[in-house]
Amino acid sequence: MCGRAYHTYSAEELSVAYLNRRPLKLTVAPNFNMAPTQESPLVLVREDLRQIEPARWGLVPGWAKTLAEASKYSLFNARGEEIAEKRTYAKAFRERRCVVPLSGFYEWLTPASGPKRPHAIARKDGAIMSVAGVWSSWKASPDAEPVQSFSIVTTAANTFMSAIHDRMPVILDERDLDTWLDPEIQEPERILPLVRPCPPEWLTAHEVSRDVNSVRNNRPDLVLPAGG
DNA sequence: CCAGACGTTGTT
DNA sequence: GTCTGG
DNA sequence: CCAGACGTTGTT
DNA sequence: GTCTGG
Repeated sequence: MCGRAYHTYSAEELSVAYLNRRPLKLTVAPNFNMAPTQESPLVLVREDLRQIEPARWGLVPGWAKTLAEASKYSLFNARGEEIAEKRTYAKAFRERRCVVPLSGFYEWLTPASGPKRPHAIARKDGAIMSVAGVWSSWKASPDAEPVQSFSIVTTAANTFMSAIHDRMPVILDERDLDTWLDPEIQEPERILPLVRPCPPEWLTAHEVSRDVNSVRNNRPDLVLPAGG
């Protein structure tokens, strides 16, 4: 479902969207073809304050001994239907929720015959898409540098997305961000209701070039309508 | 009790 | 670390 | 998610 | 076919 994405926003746009214009402590370069293992800005709350920090796409759980071990388990997506029960995600879902700010994501339509056709999906209003995630901080050894990582929460496709694919990321309403990000809110009955498909009218989509298939390609035109 | 898994998607 | 399976 | 590798020995 | 890497 959600294994490729892009972001073209500036640091200032992120600051306005999430930090009430506080400056970011990281530089933001556009990524027109972001894949698992790559870094993305992440919004999370530390000591009652929202922060934006870089993190690796693909959760590295505490029990992993190596990055390679973690990458065997496709932890770049977490099924929302089961996230509260799965041993790899349950604790992060209670205590370490985050928002992945995206300009949009890619989804491949699989025709009855012929090659898969990639589409870019974005918010119709042009706003930064607040995708629900869970994060982790992992160390290879006690004195190693911590690796921050995240997984994107997925759900069933809404009526808009189902024309392309049967799954989609959880896209949060701005009004739900504080609840989602608050690490002190841990009751499933308060956070599980946010894990649902967004209204279909929020979204727009267009087919893009199959050049996006290869992560070696990373150009501004990848996000544009195919052939345009 | 210990050992071993721990995940998703898509396709058949 | 925690759950599942035997 | 898709693309690309998938291995060993011996020599530089 | 299956795993690894981006």
